[in-house]
Amino acid sequence: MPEKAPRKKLSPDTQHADEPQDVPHALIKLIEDEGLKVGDRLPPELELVRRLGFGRSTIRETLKTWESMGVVSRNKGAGTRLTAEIARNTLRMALTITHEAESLLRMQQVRRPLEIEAVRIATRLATPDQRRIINARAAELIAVYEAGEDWRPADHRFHKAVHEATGNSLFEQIIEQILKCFHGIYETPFGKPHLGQATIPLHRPLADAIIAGDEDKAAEITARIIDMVCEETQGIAEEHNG
Amino acid sequence: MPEKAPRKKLSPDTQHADEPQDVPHALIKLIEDEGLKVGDRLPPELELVRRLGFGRSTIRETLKTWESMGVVSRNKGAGTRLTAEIARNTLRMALTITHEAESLLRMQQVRRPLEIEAVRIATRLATPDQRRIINARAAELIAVYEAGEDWRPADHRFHKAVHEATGNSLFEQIIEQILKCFHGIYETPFGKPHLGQATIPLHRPLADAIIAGDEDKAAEITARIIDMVCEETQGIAEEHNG
DNA sequence: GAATGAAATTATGTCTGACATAATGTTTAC
DNA sequence: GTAAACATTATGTCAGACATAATTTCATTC
Repeated sequence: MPEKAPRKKLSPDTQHADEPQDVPHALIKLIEDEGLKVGDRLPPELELVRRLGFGRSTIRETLKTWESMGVVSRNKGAGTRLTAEIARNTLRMALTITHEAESLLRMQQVRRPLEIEAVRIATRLATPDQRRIINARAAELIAVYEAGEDWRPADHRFHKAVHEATGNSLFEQIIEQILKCFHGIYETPFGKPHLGQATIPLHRPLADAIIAGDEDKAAEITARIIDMVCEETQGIAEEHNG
Repeated sequence: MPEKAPRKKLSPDTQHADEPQDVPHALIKLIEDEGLKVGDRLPPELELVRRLGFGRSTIRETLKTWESMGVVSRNKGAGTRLTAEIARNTLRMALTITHEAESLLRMQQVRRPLEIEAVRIATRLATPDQRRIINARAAELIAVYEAGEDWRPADHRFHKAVHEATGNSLFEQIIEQILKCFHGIYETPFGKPHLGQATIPLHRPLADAIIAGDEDKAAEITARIIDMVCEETQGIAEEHNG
């Protein structure tokens, strides 16, 4: 049995300047030291317990909070992955929004300009590599869609690839949060096709426009996509009210 | 086809059909049922464990997350108090922003499409009353500006009036949060004119366009305003880096 | 050899119990 | 009446156990 190091936090003499005493800072330090980037997997919780010297529930509380902020995504069995940049100097910003039924529509209304601008910037700035990824994601999306499977994860990955190409993680974070809120309210009823299904075929020409650098066309298609979703959302909102 | 697994949650006889199965919803229901308002104390964790039927660590993860979003404040020994309104229909959304110098620019980049879209919608939908208010705010802003006083509060009121005319409070909330973050990082140095000073004269024609219902012109002027701010911000970012 | 499928492994989700510690409440001493 | 001492309360932290979803490993089959 390994000599259980007695309490690392209390003794002031062993306190090194670079040993953070709260979980978020310790985690950030680990992420920086390890050079973890967006998409990478964090060590499993039990390893974090061992390496950071905090209890599992304490670490979990931080990870759960980060998840709610869109910094990491967690999946039972799979692990925890970084989904946004995080660094020593990170501001946290919180919104609480009360919503009625029509707020479903309000969220799309806000998402609209963000998504369009993100596409414009991505079309301008994407590297060849990023364009390749966007192309692949679009192909994947169409394939899944035509196979009649659940296309939402693929749709998510496609848009995420576009957001990444903007070089501004704020776009993705805000849109992501809006969508998360949206789905928190609106669950697809069984038997009903998923919201936005009709927009999927538009994603192929959208990807083409982005890759070709045709900013206006990409923006126009994005606007069409979101407008279709807005119309559907409007129907839902009316259902909710009726 | 996969038969939904039978409920395995505890609380045998007290299980009602509308009992939420996740902690946030259960908590919100309790808060609503109890009629708790901002400033009130929540029941202690162990009582929540008893009444909600979840384990303590699970409940704590939610409370910690809420704390990070500013919904509750927690103090060892004292308890947990509500610090913001929360109801069944309250969205919780948290963002993180790393504030290196360029993040100032990123924030403006995100604000840009939001502000433009808000102006477009406001131009379309504003009631005569709201147009009158916007006009008055613009006049006030120009007056304060020409008097050489601090125009920022007036500028704030003007934009707020525009946001209100959209009928979608989300615009204002998100933009507000972005600006708050921005000013949290960037404090105007003494002796330097405030960021965006040069844009103030543009606000008069902007208000005129909104009142006249000229959506494209209003959007164009807004774009010019934000672009000017972006350029200034870029200068600041470079200063920070150099 | 590739595809399939079952079993083992991994990693998060949840619950319980225990103790530490800060804040608050209550009693006692003067 | 006030202040110190004690008891209570409530959150903070850690540890162990088991459940369950996702992944990986490996044997079977074609």
